[in-house]
Amino acid sequence: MLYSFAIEDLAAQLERRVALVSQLLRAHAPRGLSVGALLTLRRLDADGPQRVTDLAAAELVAQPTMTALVNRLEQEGLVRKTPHVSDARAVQVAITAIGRTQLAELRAGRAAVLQTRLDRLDDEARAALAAALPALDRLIEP
Amino acid sequence: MLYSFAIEDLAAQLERRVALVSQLLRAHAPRGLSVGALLTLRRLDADGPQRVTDLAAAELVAQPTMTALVNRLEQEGLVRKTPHVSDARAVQVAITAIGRTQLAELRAGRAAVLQTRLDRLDDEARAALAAALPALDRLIEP
DNA sequence: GAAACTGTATAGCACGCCTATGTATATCCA
DNA sequence: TGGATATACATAGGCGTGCTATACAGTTTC
Repeated sequence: MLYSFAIEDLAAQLERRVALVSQLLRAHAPRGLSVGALLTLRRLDADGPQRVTDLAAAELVAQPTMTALVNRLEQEGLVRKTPHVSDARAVQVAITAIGRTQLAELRAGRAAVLQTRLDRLDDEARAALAAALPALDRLIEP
Repeated sequence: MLYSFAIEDLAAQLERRVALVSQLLRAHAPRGLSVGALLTLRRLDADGPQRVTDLAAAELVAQPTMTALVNRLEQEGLVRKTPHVSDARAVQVAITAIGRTQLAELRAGRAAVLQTRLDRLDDEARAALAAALPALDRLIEP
């Protein structure tokens, strides 16, 4: 059973579940910020202040998309833009304390959606999901 | 190791990977239709013709959202709208042959993104992902 | 020092989501 | 049976999220 998937079939099966879980989260998690905003805030939190172009590259969006997102986040006080120290063209984007709070709430809200569903699973299913996390990390890395 | 996750931690860890895989797919899969369109086409393919409101409910979006999506899909020839047989207010939405072709291409394109990454994994990691599929299904079911 | 490159902002567009509203049809109940 | 209520979909308006193209200022290269 475990080895019955061809790689391309595994890819399709996985893609499908990811799409469905995403849909679930979109629909049921508290609405606040988008996934893109969440991922961006999390990156700023984890990696520290960065330029717009670096954020755009890391989050796999076009620069103007990131400019717009950063501006919105700034308006909501979740990030702060400051002139870059050594490049007059650039700005440095940093998460604020409010941003950190919001990030934590966002993540908790989304996790809660999955948690109520995980509560219904048996230990074996949960263990299988836990065991897949390192593999998912490998899948994600560049 | 496998049992070291509290449920809420597992929820958060899983949510994060799902977000990242989604991001990856968005950025690297061929651009054509959205995830929502993909899921909707797939539902029509799997379950047969349906009303707009039923589609909206199933795909977890508001009715006007689904109306707009169906209209766009119709314009591209991917679905066909016909008057409902027994309810003059309703329309029936069905996938067309072109829609089926497009659906298959879409899915293949997205799966290919994951496949190239799965190719880099060892058998153990792939097995872990395969083993997690039934648990993901359980997570997704209503 | 000029050309080429880089960083960000701005413009314009389409799509994807929402809520609110309008119109037609169907159902319910006195 | 007829009026009240509910349902199905379309339309309107708004905002966010993505893109490409372009503009302008600053930096690097030769």
